[in-house]
Amino acid sequence: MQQVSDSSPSPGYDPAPTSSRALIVDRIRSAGTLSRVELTQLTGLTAPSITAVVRRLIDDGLVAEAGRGTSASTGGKPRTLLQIRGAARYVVGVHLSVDSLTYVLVDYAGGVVARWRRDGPGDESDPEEVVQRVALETGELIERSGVDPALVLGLGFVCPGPLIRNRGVTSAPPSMTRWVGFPVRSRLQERLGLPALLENDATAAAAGTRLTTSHDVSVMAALFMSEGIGSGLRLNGNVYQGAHGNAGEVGHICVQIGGPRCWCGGTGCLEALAGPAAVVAKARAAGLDLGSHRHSGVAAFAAIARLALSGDSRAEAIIKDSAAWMALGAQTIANMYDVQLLVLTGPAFAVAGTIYLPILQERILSSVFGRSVGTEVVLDERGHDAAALGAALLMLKSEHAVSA
Amino acid sequence: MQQVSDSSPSPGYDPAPTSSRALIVDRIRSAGTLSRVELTQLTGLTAPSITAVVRRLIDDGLVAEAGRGTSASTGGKPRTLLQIRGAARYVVGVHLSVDSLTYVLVDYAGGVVARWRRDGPGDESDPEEVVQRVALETGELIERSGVDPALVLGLGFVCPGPLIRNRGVTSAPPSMTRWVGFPVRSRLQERLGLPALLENDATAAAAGTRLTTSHDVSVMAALFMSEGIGSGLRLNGNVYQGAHGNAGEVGHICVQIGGPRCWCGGTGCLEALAGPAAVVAKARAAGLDLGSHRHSGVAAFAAIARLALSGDSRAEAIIKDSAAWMALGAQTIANMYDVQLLVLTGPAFAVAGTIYLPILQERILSSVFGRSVGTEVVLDERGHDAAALGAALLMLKSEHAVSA
DNA sequence: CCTACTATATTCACAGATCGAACTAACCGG
DNA sequence: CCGGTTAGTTCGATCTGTGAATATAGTAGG
Repeated sequence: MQQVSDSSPSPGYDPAPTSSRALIVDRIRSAGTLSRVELTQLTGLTAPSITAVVRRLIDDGLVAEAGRGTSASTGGKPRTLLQIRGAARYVVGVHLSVDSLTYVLVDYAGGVVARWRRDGPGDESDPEEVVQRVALETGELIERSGVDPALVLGLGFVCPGPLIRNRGVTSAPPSMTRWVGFPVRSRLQERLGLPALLENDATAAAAGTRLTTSHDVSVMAALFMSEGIGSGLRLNGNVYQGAHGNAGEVGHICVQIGGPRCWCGGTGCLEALAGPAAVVAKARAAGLDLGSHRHSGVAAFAAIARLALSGDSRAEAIIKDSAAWMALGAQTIANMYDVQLLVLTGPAFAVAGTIYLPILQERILSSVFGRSVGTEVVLDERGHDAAALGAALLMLKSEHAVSA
Repeated sequence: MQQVSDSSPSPGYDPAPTSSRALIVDRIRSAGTLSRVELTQLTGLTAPSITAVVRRLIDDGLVAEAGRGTSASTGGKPRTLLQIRGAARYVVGVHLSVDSLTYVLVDYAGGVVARWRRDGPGDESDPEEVVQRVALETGELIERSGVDPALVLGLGFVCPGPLIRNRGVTSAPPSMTRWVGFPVRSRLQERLGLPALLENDATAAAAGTRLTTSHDVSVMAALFMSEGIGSGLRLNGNVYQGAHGNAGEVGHICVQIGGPRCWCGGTGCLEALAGPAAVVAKARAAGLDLGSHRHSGVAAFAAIARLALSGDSRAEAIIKDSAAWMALGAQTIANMYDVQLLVLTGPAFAVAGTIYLPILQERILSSVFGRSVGTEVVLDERGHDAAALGAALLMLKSEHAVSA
């Protein structure tokens, strides 16, 4: 294989498929099912090449033919559809937050085989313990699913940023201080004996929406809300990561000069004004009854959202205030990234998304730049698992040497 | 040549070198002078390949050997340096603004052969007339420089966004209303009989800093201030353009809820608060003497900056107020793009840059994200020509078929 | 049922890029 | 002058992809 462009892996991106083999697998995966003719169009390769590559993929058991094509018969040979053989390989995606630890087992076709949510390690977690736990639980997950461990390609691990890619978490959220400088990726690899990949939650979530949305949206972003607020940019199926893996930190742009102090040291950060923690604090101050959700930011936030949805006007006002600030963040994303599509995702949007969506849509549409080009804003129904799923998909994509 | 990755040109980017030939030319150009060994490292190709490609480049007269390498002798054959033969090809870059029309003639090595600034077409300019004028003046520029017109590869044209790439200006600044929907690119091509390329000023300026800064800064952004405010993101020498060519519109992010109305329809836009027009308006309101600069935004702005630099405290306060807002924009760029380097460029920074620089630096450094990863902020001394230069360089890069 | 017709997929011979290994070239220091 | 060291080239092999022609599998019509 020739490597025309990236010998030194191009910084700023997750690996774009470089071999035709990987490219074809990638395209079939995101389309679900595809004929050879369509592949010629999508890849730019000629029919003979497609034939050759696909044959080897079939021989290797990675791809299978899946019946005849449907399309309206115009009087020719119908296309034979190709699909990824899901059972050929597997990857695991893990999303760590203070609240929860989410696992997904994803097959080679990108389908979710198993998902599993456990309580998070909580405040002040010891990274070494968490690594051990993740290794154990990953093993359990694989075993329970009855998947051959030899077929598991690797693990994608995702946590709140900021981080230094491929090295370790650098400056984690307030309650994860012990993670500063910890080399998660290599520790996980050692424990698991598997390739591992480290990504920040928002960026991974952007990758996670990949199979959700149609593939012809080539420039899109995810606005991610969990304990913190972040965003990710996806281009042609590749995720933009920035120089240090911290691109898309909308949570810490300043939206109010002289605004409240944020844990990051700044003032007037979007996260400090509109993040779940801020919403929960305001709700507490307003004396709202949050039930048993004392500690957990996202769970308490969800409780407030449920109150708002059930007609509590104080809860609604608080959430809508947050949404107004978030709308600024969304507008900033639209202006800076110039995307065709913005997806709201992450655990915090799982319940509250329907309140935020129209407010964000309205703001995006009311700016000239949004209006003239028609940026679409949608809600991801898989907000809870988006980050873990994205971690898994990134791992899938990073598997270049699809050796038999 | 195989096209592994981009058959359908990948949206969101200017063409990354796909052929080894283009890649090698590109690398030599940005390094100035390079040996074959260094090329093997930079491109990932093997020595034999480099030898072969370089031989053809030399045969075609595009590259020449340039003496022996300098490096401390460790007892081996010294490297033979390669450089681009500047005289092999040329490109023209044009930057249109209301105030001024800037031309640069750039040789194949990326060196500026001639630069030329004329008065801009002014308010309410007729695009058809401007195209005609640009075609004429481009011809004049080439003729005066004594360059063989047959060696001119094309013209890069740059104007304030927003625009629809490769089609026409869409929603130009207030005084360019007649440009809405005008197909500049194709009209220029027709008039000139040369390939043309359309880009927005800030994005081009990001490309224009390419030879200015060292090449190992692979993720950088430009904050561009002319009549408006914009920014551009550069990755590995490629410029990010967004889905519609309007990425980096920092000028129209909202930095003050309920702030002043902007021509774009929004409120509290950075440009409305801190742009040259706003600064000029404030200075007028304060009764500052702007000399003869009545109409021209950037020229009047420069006059205010000069007052500030010469100790006028009112002027200084006004500029520093603008700088405080701009710092928010800079911080947003740093957070969203996660760059290693931020360059301040554009005509408006040509005089005022030294006032803005420390204020922006301070804000970037005071945010954790900036501090922990060390985003550098510098001033481009070629602010005036950056956009035109960038236009030319983008055109140079887009020349793929380096046919003899 | 047989024959056009159409679109899909494959075969085969060939072009081109790149690679690995071995080799030549240039310079140093003793 | 001779080994040591690094730079660059030659050569045959490999691998990827191409173009032209061919085989395959359906529909539509007589």
